[in-house]
Amino acid sequence: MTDAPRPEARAPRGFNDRRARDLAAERQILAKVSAVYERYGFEAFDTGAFEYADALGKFLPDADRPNEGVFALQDDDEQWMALRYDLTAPLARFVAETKEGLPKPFRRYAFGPVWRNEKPGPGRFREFIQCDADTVGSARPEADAEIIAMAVEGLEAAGLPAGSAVIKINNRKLLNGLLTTAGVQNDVQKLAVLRAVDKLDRLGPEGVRLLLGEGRKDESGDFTKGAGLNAAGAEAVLAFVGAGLSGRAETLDQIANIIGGSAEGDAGLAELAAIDKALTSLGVGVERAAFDPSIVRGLEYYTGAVFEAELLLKTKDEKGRGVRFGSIGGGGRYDDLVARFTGEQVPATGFSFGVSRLVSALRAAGRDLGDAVRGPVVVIAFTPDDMAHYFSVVGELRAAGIPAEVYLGSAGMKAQMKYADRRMAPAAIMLGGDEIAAGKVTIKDLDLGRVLSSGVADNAEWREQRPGQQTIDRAELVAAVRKILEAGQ
RNA sequence: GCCGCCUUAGCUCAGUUGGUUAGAGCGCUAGAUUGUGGCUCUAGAGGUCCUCGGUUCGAAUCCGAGAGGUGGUACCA
Repeated sequence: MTDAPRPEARAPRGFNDRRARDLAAERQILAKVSAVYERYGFEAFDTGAFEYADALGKFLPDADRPNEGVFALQDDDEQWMALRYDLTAPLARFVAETKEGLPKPFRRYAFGPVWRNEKPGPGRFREFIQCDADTVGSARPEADAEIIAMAVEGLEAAGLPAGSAVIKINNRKLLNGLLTTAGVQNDVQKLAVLRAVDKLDRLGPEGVRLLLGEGRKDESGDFTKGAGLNAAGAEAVLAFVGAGLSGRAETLDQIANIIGGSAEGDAGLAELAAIDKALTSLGVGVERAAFDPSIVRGLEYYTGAVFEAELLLKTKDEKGRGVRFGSIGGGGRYDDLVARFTGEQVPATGFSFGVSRLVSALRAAGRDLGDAVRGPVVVIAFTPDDMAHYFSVVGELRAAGIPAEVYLGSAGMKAQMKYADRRMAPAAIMLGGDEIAAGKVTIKDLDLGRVLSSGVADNAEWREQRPGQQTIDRAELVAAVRKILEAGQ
């Protein structure tokens, strides 16, 4: 032994270990969503985990803070590389790189881990699985509509029942038109107004009014400086974000009354009208996709339509209080992203959601998702001398498509039964000297035993009964195990 | 990033006006039961009392700094 300090066994913060239960849920969601996306004509396309840092966009590592926002390292040619923080930026790089050879519009979907180097919190990690779909090379509003329709259907396929989530849609051009109407002068004020609007669902109209004007002090005493709009401007903004409780066409009419006339606003209205029409013909009603003028999303990024998937299911925390889960995904039109590389504008639109976030949303809503991960049938190992017999049993079961294993630890039989129980094995198989000599095998139905044992208080009786246990001819093994598995369905 | 609160066993937590050997429940390991998962009983393992520094005869306890967690706020491509 040396005096070297022992390493502390812990995962870096913000990184998760995921066991079978979570992985099963994730895979199930991804399989279902992929099937929907492929049905819409989207092809699978993935990129590597690393990109050159300058390709990722605004968070460029510099010499002082190379890891701001992203995980970055220097390649042996001194170039900065960074782990991707989403799936969209790498796609833009790929499209710019291969634009000659790509059939356009290019429709693709992808899922995989992304990494963000920032402070983790509850439900917020530094590595998480994202699922993303994009159409690159179409400026048509119908491309947005199709992404929205697909998102709706994908989330439903993933396990969100109809009516439990809604896609809320807005258009950045409307917001820009609104800013003109409200008399916003510069970019600083513009950002402040958009941030204020974004908080409508949390702070309510009064909170937003304060943020639009002088500013607002929150419960912790922290003061957030306001946008400094005059009263008329603030009213216009509030009237705008207050629209959108009715049907899609009605919402557009209301908005037109407030901001109609500005060129950009009118363009946004026309796009939303086209999206409405396409959604209707795709069979997506207002209960699944609605216009909501208060949706903002990322400020620097989106150029046209923006969408956000909001969970409507009532969820509760462990104390039984209602919790609003809020956004489970979002997206929009980003026409400038490829132009960063080529100088040539390539219109694009997409939607992405966090897979583990969706899993926890479904769980919070009381949906079972891979909750009962069954273990294999466990063959009890009595003595090393009979290993050959044990392995012939698992071989038979595996050949029949039944997950099975020989217990390979060193514990006694009692511990082996406990092991089988804890792994949620459907059955344990006992092949001791007696059975081998008689050409028999003993099968214990662990599920049945679980049920029967609740009615037995006395231990001697419990042992006597051997609940759920049967000894049969060796040749009937597979059939008997199958029967147990079917009963457990 | 900024502000508040918290940190004692694998988990949930108790404790001490600063005083020998730091506790409980659950969980874990094993025995009662030499071939049987539950129940019951019994025993055992498991702790740098977050870290470093200070005050003190003496610190898990008081003070300071840091780390981690958490709630709010900011940001969220």
